[in-house]
This record gives sequence, structure tokens and C-alpha cells, in this order.
Amino acid sequence: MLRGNMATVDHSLVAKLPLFAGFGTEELDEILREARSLRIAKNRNVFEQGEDAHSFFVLLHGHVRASKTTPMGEQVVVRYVAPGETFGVAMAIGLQRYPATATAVDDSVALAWPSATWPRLVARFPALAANTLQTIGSRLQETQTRVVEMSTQQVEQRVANALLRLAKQSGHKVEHGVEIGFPISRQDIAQMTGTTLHTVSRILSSWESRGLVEGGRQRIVLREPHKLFMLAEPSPDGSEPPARP
Amino acid sequence: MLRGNMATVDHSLVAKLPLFAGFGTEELDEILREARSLRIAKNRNVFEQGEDAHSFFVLLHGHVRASKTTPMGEQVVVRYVAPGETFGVAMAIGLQRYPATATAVDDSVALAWPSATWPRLVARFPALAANTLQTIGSRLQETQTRVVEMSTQQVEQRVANALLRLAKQSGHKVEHGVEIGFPISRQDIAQMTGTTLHTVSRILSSWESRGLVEGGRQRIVLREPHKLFMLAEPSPDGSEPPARP
DNA sequence: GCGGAAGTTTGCGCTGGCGCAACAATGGCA
DNA sequence: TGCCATTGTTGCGCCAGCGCAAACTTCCGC
Repeated sequence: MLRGNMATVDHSLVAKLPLFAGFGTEELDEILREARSLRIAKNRNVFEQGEDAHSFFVLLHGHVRASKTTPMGEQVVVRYVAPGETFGVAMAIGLQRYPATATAVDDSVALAWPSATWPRLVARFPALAANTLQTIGSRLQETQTRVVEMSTQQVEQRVANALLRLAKQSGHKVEHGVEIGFPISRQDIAQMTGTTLHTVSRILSSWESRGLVEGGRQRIVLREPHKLFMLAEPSPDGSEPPARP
Repeated sequence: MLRGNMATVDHSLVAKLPLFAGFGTEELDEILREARSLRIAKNRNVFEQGEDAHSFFVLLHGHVRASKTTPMGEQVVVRYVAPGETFGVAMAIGLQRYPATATAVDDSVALAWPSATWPRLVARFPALAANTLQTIGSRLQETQTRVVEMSTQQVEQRVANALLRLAKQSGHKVEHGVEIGFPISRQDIAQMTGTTLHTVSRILSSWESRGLVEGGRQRIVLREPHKLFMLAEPSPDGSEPPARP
């Protein structure tokens, strides 16, 4: 079954989504009635950069990578979407087209609303706009943090930060540490941190030899998150002179 | 006069702000009644990173720089605020504290609302949330563009892009080109592009010798915006192989 | 008009990380 | 089971841009 109606969706799960914070059962039903659910097979695109923003989504299962391609053909990973998060909300922020490509990195399931329903839903449930504002605000924060890191940190620190963030978002405990909950290549990490897969590979190799992480094909386990954290965090020990007195 | 009521503010100007798009005169009055206007002398902070987010602002005159300081004491310029733009909207996106420091780079005037009024205003005028959503969405776009640039471009291209953006936002025509409309140092540009003031200085010197720009103390005139644009734009001529086939 | 602070320019040497290249390991699929 | 495509590893040389340092210029306050 590729598409279904909402009767098949776990209601108690949907009710917990940030997007629907503060909504009652009836309101929820009214909103969900407009959505369809869809499966996305691993490595398929949900939508592509530049495409008309026909729908917005909430991810229910799986993981989705949002990436941008430059005119030169280089790719940059914008973020990974975890279950419960919204994506493709271009229309809500005033865009006619998707600014990035969304690719399932695992078999995934999402709810989809036609973008055209957004204005009506917002008019009827103003809290939707407020909730989305919080979400987009958080994303802005994260993106700015990334800019700061890229401006001030070395590659090794950036990679450490990226992995810690992924582990926090989508990590699950395994025998010897925390494993990133979806397939991710050296290339992907490079595209998240503004470096090359070669450099990422070297860094991970070095970490592996020190017992900090354990790697595999598209697979990373953090064995010593605390040590990684120390690597990531530039210690403000020696008092740096403020640049602008 | 440091603080005044709204009677002194040019009404036709305020009515054009994106934040108040679609508002009628009476609604506008009701909102403006809650604001106070304030002057900020050049080089004074409107608020500081980490400080309690007591107010949000709309800039009426002047220019404000938003910057973040890392634990190591390094500064990164997040953006420059031009007249008409909102800033310090931390509360609206769910933050208790300002995530950055706002500094007037010129004598400036702003409207200020206590953050506590935001929930009430939004409840009364849902369009406020929608408008703010658009604004924050645009900012997210810009910040992501910056991430992409920092990931894929050389320093020279990034500086060119930064200057072109500043010129578009706050440039005014002068005899021999377009001048950035506020004082900006090499250091500032370095902090916008993730490099050092030395490198920026070298680049600008090189450009100046080629007649592309004209520099001065805290002053930059773009004499050949089009040539700068060509420098900034990585030409996708030779077809680059797509990284992810 | 003078002195000092802030901003800018420029030379020099060094290095983090990139680009290239070759090879190895892994997993999917026939 | 064996082949092939994808992904990962590693050595080597190079260079864009950083860090340091010194000198110069402009502006501002006294």
C-alpha cells in the first residue's frame, strides 16, 4: 500500500509532534484528514531542489537527508530529518519552490499535506503558525551555530560536533557506545562539515585507532562521546583577549 | 529625547514594514501604542548575547550589527540590520535570552516592544506570526546560503558575495559606484566571511589595484559591481560531474 | 597642533587540509 | 558463489590562506 488515509496512523504518536503542540483530538482529526501518508524507499527523493513546492511533510519513520546542490554541482548537506520533524515547509516560509532536495536515507514513511492547504489550516488554527515559527527559529539557531563553527573551528572539531549532534538527534545505544541511527557515509559527513571525504576518512581512522569511534561501511559508533566532546569544545582556558574591546 | 511615544513616528513609513504587512491604520495604532522609540548612539549595544530577551525591535534609522562571540572569544558577524527590519525577536522563536549581541554601527533609532507583549499581540493579530514566519524563513535561507558558500567557495568569492549582498541591502549610489551605507572595517568583513582581516585587506588591495573597488577607513565603494559579481559566481561552464549519480 | 588609538597594508614563513592517485574492503545482485 | 559497484583508506605533494610582525595612515580628543 503506497498511500492510505489517516485511519492507519498511530494517533497517540501524531499528537506528540511539535507541530501539533496544544491541539485537541478533534482539531487533530480535522487536520489529519487532509493529509496522506506515503512511503519513500531508501535512496529515493521525496522532492528535488527547484521543484514546485506542492506539499509539506512530517516524517513518521525513517530518516531523510536535505541537501543543496551548487551551480558548480557540489552538494552540501543541510540537515538530517528525524521522525517527528517537519520538512519541505517551503510554502509556509514564502517559497514557491523547494530550496533543497530531500532524500530518504532509509525506508521511510511521512505524512504529506498539499501546500495549498497551509493557508487554510493556519487561518483556522493560528497555533500552527506559532508552532512552525518555533521550529523554524530553532533551525535558524542551528544553522547559525554551524556558520560560527565553520568560521572559527578546525575540521576535526567540526566533524566531532557534527557527529555528536547526529548522535543526540538520532543515536541509539549499542553494546559499545552510541550508534548513528541511519546509514551515513564519509562523503555525507564531509558535506555536512565543509571538507572532503578524504579528510573525514583520515580523521575517523585516527579516532578509531585511539578507540574514540568505531567505523564501518556507512556506519559510525561513538565509543567515547565524552572524549569526542572534549575534542569538539574549544576550551576557553587561556583567557583569549576580546577582539573588540 | 531618549524615549518618546508613537506620535513622533512617521506613520506612512511604519505601515510599510514587512512585519505589519496587511495591517490597517487602527490595528497599527493599537500595536504602536505599546512600543517605545529609542536612540542608540554609534558603537553602543542595543542588547548583549546571553542577556534576558526583554524586548524586540524594529530598526527605523541607522544600522545595527548582530554578532556572536564564541567561548574562545572569537566574534562572528551574523548579519547587518537595515532600517525597516526586525531584530532581537528571540522571544518570538522561543528563546529566553538573546543569542547574539546587537551593536549600532551608526547613530540609530528603533522601536521597541517588551517581549511580554508578543504573545498578546500574536493572539490578537495572527498575521503577526505569519509575517514573522516569512521573515525568519528568509533569514534561514540566507544563513543556509552562507553555509553553502563557506563549504564550497574560496575566500575571495565569499568576500565578493558578502560585499554584493551588503551593497544590495544598504548600498547607495555615489559618483563612481555603489557605497556601503555604513562604517564597516576589514575586520567586520573577515568576521562575516570566516577569514582574517589580513586576508580581506590583501583581497581588497588587489581589487583596488584592478579598479574594482575603492576603499578607505571603514568605507567601501564598489566601482565595478558586475565584475565583482563574475568573481563571486562560480561559473558552471565545464560540466562538473554530479557527486551523487 | 599634537599624541595616541584604531584601522590598514604588506612581507614572510609555515601548515592544515585539499587534490590526486592507487588500492582495499564491503555488500548487493545475478 | 563470484562479479562488480560502491565505499573507505592511505601516501604524497602542493598551495591558499593563516599567524606573526612591522610599518604606515587616518581620525579623534585634548
